[in-house]
Amino acid sequence: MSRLTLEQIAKLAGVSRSTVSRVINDHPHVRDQVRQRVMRVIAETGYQPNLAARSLVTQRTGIIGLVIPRAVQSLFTDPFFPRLIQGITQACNAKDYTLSLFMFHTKEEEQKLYPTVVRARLLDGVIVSSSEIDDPFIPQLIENQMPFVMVGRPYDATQASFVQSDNVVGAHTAVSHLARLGYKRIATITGPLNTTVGLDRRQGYQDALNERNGFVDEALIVEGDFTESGGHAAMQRLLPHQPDAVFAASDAMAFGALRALREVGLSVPHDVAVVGFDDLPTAALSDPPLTTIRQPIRRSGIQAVETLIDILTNGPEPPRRITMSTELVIRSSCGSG
Amino acid sequence: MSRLTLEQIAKLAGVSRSTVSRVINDHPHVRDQVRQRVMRVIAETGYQPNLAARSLVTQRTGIIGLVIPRAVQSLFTDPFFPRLIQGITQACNAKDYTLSLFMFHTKEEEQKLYPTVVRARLLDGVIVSSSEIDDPFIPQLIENQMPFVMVGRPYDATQASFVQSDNVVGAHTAVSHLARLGYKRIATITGPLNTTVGLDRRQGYQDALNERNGFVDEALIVEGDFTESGGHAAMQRLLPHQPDAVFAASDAMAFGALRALREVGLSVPHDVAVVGFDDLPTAALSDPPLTTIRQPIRRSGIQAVETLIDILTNGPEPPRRITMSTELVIRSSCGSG
DNA sequence: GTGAAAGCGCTAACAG
DNA sequence: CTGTTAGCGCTTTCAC
Repeated sequence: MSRLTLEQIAKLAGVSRSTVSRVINDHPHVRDQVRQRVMRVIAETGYQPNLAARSLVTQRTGIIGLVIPRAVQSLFTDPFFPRLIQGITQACNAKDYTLSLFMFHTKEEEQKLYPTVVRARLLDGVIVSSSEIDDPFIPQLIENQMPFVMVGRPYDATQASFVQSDNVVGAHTAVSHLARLGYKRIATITGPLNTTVGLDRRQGYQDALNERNGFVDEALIVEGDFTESGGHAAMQRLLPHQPDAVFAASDAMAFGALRALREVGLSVPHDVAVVGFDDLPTAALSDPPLTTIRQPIRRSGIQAVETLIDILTNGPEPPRRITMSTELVIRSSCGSG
Repeated sequence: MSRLTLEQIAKLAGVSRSTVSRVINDHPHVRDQVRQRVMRVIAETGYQPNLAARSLVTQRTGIIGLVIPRAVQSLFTDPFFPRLIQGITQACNAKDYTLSLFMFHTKEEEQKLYPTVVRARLLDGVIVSSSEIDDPFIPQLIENQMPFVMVGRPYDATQASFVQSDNVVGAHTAVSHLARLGYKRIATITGPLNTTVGLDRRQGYQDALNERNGFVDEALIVEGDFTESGGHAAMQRLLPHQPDAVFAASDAMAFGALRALREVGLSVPHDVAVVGFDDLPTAALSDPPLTTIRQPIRRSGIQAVETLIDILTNGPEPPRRITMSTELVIRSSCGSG
C-alpha cells in the first residue's frame, strides 16, 4: 500500500497522471467532478507524493535547516533553544515546511558538514542561530547563494536578514529601572563579548548610565559567559567594588550572582539589587523572585521562519531586519517596583 | 557553480557519468589513476550530489526523523531534550545521516502531520521520544512499516525496539540509599502515571520499600508531573503525612519540593531528606545540593541513532531492547552518604 | 479540460 | 575497468 505512485492513483481514478498531479498541486483547469473523484481515491488510499521525485523537478524540497553552531554551552542550561525550536517547528508545521536540524560539536564536524549543508540542495534555506562575531558559516552561505536568516544580529553590516530581540533597549530598560529606584553603584555582568548579544546588552547598560551620570565606572563591568557558574564567578569579582545593584545579562548569570551573594551573607535586594535578562521559567521561583527582561523567543522563532519563507518567495532583497521588543518584568529582586 | 551535475563533472574529468558515480559511491572497479582525477575535479568544483536525484533511485534519503509528541511540558524547563538532541545530532553527524525534527503542539498538528511523516518517503526511519501510554503514533509507524526506535520503554509488549534508562533500578537505588541512612517514612513524588517513566520509577520505589519493610504506605505516594511547580504542590500534599524523606522522580520536582519545604521552615536534610532523579546541571547548585540519580541521556541519544541504523541495515527483527544503567550521585540533600 | 511526452540528476544493470 | 541505457516518481510544456 505504501508504494503507491501517481500512475497508480491515475489508473484507479481513470484519468492520466497529469490530471492527478494537477489536483494535488491545486492547479486550475480540472473539471470539478474529476477533481472530486481523484481526491476521493487519494483519500482512500492515503497516497502521499514522493518528495524526492517532486523536488527533483521543482528544485525545491520544502525543507529548511536550523543550524546551531558549535558548543553553545548554554544550550543545556538555558531554555533558549528549546523555546526557539518550539517557535520554529510551530511555524514550519503551519507553513508545510519540514525542519532539519544541524548541530555541531567540534570544529571537524563543522568543516565536514558545512559544505553538504550548503550544497547538497537538500535545503531550500536555513536559519542560523549565532550571534558570534565572525561566524565562518555566514560567508559560505552567501557565496553559495543559500537563502538564510539569522537569529541574532550579525556583527558586521552585511546584507544579511535577521531577527533579534531588542537587546540594547532591554538592557537600557533594566538599568534605568534600577537607577530610578535610587541605586548608585550599578554593576553589570555581561555576556561573552564576542557575541553581538553580549555586546548589545552591555551597550544598553552603558547608554542608560551615561544618560544619568554622564559616565560609566569600568570597574563595575565584568564579563560573564551566560552560565550560572559564570555569573557566580563574576559576582565574586564584583564584590570588592561594592555595587549596590547588578544587571546580569542573562537570568542564568543572575542566579549565579544570587548564589554568590547568599554565600557571603548579603541579602537581595536589601544589600544588593539584582536584575536579569530572559525571564526563564525559573526566574519567578528563585529566592528572591527575579526581576528581569522578557524576550519573545518563541515568537522570534516563528518570525524567523516566516521571514525565511518570505525570502524564498520574494528574493533576498532588501534584507529583512527585525527587532522584537522586550518587556520589563518586575519581581522582588530589584527592591520594589 | 552550484548547479553542477554528475554529467558536467564527468565531462571535466573526461570520463562517463557512471565512472564518476562509482567514485562517489566508493565502488570498486575504477582504475586508481582515473579515480584520482575524478576526485580532484570533485574537490576543485566543490561538487555535491543532488540528494533528491539520488534518493529517487536508491529509495533511501539518509534522513532520519526525531518525533517529539505534543505538549511535553517539561521540554522547556528540563534539559532532557537538549541533551538527547545533542546525542542524536552527534551520532547523525558521525554516521552521515541528516536529522529532521518533528514537534507537535496541538492534536490537529499531529493528525495532519503523522501521515506525511510516515508516508512521504522522506525519512529512512524515525526516533520517537515518548513514554506516554497508548501513544497513537506507534501503531501508525508499524502499519506503514516505518523503521523506528523509541526513546523510553513502550507500555505494552509490542515488538518495538527501544532505548531507555534503567528507571526501576535507578529509583530502587535512590530509595534504598535513603532507607540505609535510616529514614523510616520515605515518601515519593512520582512522575505522571500515564508514562512508563513515571510508572517505572514508582515501581523501583515500591520494590525497595517492599524489600525492606514488606509494605508501602500509599499515603506517602503522590503523583507529580515532572515540573518544579508540580513537585511543589505534591510536597505540600505530602507534608501532613510527615515524611522524613522524599524521593522525587525528577530533579525539577525535587527543586519544587525543596521550595515547599523551605516555605514551611523545614530544613533539608535535617527535617526531611530529598533525593531527585536526572542529575540536571543545576542539581549541584541547589540549596542544599541535590542527591540524585544520573542517567546518560546524551548516550541514550547516540544509542538510539545507532540502533536505528542497525535496524535500517539489518532489519527490525529481533527487536532491540536497550537499557542504560544509572548512577547514584550523592550530595548533601540526603543527609550524608 | 485532459493526455502524451520530455526530463529533473542520479544509480545500477548490462554490455563491451 | 569503463560507457551506454533504462528508469526512480514527479511536474510541466505542448498538443489535442
